[in-house]
Amino acid sequence: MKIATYNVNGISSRLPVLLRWLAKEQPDVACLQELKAPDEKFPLMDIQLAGYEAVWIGQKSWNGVALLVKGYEITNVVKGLPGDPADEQSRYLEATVNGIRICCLYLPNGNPAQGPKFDYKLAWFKRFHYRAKELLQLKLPVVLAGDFNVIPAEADAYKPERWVNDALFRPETRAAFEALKAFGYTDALRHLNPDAVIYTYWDYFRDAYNRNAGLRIDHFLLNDSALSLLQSAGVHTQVRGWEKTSDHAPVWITLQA
DNA sequence: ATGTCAAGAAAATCTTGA
Repeated sequence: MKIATYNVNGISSRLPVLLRWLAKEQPDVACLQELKAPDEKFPLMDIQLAGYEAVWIGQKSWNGVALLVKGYEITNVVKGLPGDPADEQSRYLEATVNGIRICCLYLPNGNPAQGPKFDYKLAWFKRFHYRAKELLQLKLPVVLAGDFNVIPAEADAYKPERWVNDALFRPETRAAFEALKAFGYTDALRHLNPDAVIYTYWDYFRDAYNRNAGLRIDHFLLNDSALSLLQSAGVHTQVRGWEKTSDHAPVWITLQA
């Protein structure tokens, strides 16, 4: 079973790239982030013609996440990260697919660090910690997938010294990511490739992709049950080089399931 | 600091967020 996560950076403007990627790679599950479109603008017809069913939560202009699934039922859907009914940002979806609990998340960027946006990021992380712990009580494989907006370590940035004061790399942010690992979640890509240079995002500025000036900020975190099923993982790097593409590339894992 | 994208407001460029 192949599960992918892809920050599409606007599903309307990236639809051709999304459909091209789905046709080429045929993931069983695709977690999408940054739809940047309200619910009613979700291109369900095109997604279904590509062979997928979907659940999504949209939002005008910003955020928005979706779960695309081919060939399996989507059950027990949770829309929105539990814990704050006042939070109106569409950043979180959960569902069970083929017996696996899959969370699609778009963590807040948080810049500029120090300020209300950074506070929101840390508060969101705290709520996510609570939910991630709850999920460990389920007797299911759990996969946390998405754009975490976290550079976990120096090895995950082309020039880490440039990011020391950025919300993606601040000590508070890295500590919050480390806390998830301490609860019992494993960073799948780093687990299988301890020493590799792996990037999932390249800035549109200054020809970053062609210089491979990237960051690793899209992640798969697996509980022990999911980790025992893990077969392989990677990044569809070439998609970042396509015309009218997102600034992120799709990331994928395969599970023996 | 640099300078790329796309959407929205509003009416051609400017602002915003990433």
